[in-house]
Amino acid sequence: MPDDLDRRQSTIKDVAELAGVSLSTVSRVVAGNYPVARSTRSRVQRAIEELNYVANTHARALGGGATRTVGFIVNDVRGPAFAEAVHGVEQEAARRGHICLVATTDGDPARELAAIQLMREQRAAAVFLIGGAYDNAAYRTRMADIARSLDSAGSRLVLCGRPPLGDGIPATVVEYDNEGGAYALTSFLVGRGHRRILYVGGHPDFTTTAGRLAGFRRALADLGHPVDEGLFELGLEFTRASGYERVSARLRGERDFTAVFAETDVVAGGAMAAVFDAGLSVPDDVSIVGYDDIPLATDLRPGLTTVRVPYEELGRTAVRAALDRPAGRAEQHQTLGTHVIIRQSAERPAQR
Amino acid sequence: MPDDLDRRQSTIKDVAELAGVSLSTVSRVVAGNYPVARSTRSRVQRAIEELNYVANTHARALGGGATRTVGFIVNDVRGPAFAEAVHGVEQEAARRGHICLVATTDGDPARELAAIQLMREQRAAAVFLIGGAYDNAAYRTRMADIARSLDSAGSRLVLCGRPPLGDGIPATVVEYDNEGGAYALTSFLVGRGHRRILYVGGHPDFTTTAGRLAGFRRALADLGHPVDEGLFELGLEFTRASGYERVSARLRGERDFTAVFAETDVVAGGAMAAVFDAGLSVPDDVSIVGYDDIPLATDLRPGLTTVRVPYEELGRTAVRAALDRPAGRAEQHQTLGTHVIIRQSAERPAQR
DNA sequence: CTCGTCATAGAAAACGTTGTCTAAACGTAG
DNA sequence: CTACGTTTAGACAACGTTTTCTATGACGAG
Repeated sequence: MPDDLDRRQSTIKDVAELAGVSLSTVSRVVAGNYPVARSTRSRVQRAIEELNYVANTHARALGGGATRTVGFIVNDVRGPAFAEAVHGVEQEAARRGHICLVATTDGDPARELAAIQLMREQRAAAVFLIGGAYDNAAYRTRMADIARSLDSAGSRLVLCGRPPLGDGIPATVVEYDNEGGAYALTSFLVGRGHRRILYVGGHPDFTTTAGRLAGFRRALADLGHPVDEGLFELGLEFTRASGYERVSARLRGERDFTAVFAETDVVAGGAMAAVFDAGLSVPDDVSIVGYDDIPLATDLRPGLTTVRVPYEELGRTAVRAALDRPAGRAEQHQTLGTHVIIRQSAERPAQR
Repeated sequence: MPDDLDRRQSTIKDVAELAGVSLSTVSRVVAGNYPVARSTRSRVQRAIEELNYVANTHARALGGGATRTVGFIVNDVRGPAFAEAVHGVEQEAARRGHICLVATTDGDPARELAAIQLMREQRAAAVFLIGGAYDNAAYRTRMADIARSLDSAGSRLVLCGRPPLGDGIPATVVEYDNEGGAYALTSFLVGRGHRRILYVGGHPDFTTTAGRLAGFRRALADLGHPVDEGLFELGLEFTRASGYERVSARLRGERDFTAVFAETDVVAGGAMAAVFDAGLSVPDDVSIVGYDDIPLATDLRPGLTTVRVPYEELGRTAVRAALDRPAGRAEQHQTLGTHVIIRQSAERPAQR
């Protein structure tokens, strides 16, 4: 007689004994992939019910091979944009009967590596890296190694919202058009009559910053306006506080710009507060635009003109691409479109 | 010679063969819990490096029993408040070398059940349910069953931000003081001179709503003010749009309130927009307060007076309580404090 | 009546680890 | 020189499934 007090899940063996059948039969009832007599089946089902049996994934994974688990790795789950992407991944994975492992890194490459290791141990079917990265030689070789490791284990590296690694690296890449969005948004500002635009963003090595910055510069160049290298505030963390500080500092001197291009909506929120606290008006004195179109953009007053990024779609697409990928192809790459959302935070500059 | 093209992770056996030692020795080098001669160890380590070996968690879990995995289940990862809690859980779990499984339910009890089943299959060391729930008899028996199932399998049900299930149910509960926060916030409004306060919130069966509503009512009662049953807008989804609609509708009639108690900051954001769009001012014409103190509360103008809820701490505390719990205790329960954060959205009502 | 053919059920071998038990060297104390 | 630790390493049985492969009745056709 088994001791009810000892802590363990009941196993297929317990079920088999209670139902008076063999292990195989129970397994077949659970899987439903083999004929089992009606009476036997119901007897087994009763036993399963009674013992509250659930199969042990680990035992299953050991035999079978294919694991219905995917992992995703993100800097910080609290970022509203990342949260959307995570949601997309989770939804689409769940639809395919996969369960998700999460890990956060706070942007630390060492923790990212450790997280990938953990997911390799878990034999995840795919590993999603969500969000930008600091791009340099070390990063590229590291990622290439990871991509090959995962590939040779039958898994898959998926880059979500960051650029591809190069030819021959077995990875799935789904990014969105950072440069195009920034180009369109900058063109919008120029069209409204702005010539001196303060760009407030991250470190130029960060892939997201690199893309948005490139679009900004290209738009000014195409439209025949010089770029004033003094009008860049770079190297920020993407926080409200950073945006507030940098813009406040700029406003304490002579105000030599009519618009602020904030690299994310969160930063734009800080920038807007800085303009207000300097006793100025948005958009009459200073126009402000952001990027990402998170819910905050709607709640700010005036509403924030920004670039819509389909983060949830990004997550969904990445899962589809990675899990339904045809056997042959090593590299995969697609880019999702972005577009400007016009609200009230950017208008024509007041005449001086 | 192994075929480099077939997709599989190398195993401990491959490493053992390459290093010319037994399986046991490799296992010991990896675990580091048993003496291995220096020369042997380095030979094994080289082989591990060479083959890019990582242990198979599933095989490990099968033997050992204890899994370093926890699961958490949440309505929606995109909610800023939930995201904080998730972050707390993830951080604290990672510190203990645990990895997290996520599932989202969109508030559907059936999906919640399915998610718990999956986590039971994964032999998660604990399962965290984050956020409120619709409380009724079915819910309680369901939860009690789940709690006992998990407990008897050596796992643990953890309720995070919802009330305890009752005596004798083996579960860990970490909640925060919904009622106290609402009491304090209501008292604040009354102290500022408000007598007619519109309460805008969820369904009264939802545990979060129940708590906040109770605090609201108790404060009015204690301060000797009658509760006008006409001043409740209940049954909302917790979205900006719901808040906007309900408050807009109220403002189209005679304005018979001087303040709005919004049950969450997100709803408060919608309420504030509704007041503005009606051509009125916050706080001069209508004061508004929220609940949760998410980042949005800072970004709104005027800044939102609200109740600070320590969501991240909630997550951390829950992990600590669940994972470090002493062997004996079946029930655990603690409540975290909340406090009012005063910003600019609630002031004295204008004299009529 | 006998011989396939079904339908159903059991036996047993994987799967990749860990841990326990055993064994072989090699020193060293008596 | 023997006896006995010590150190190090191997063999092997779990762990809980799935998946062949094999076995047993029952039943219909010849």
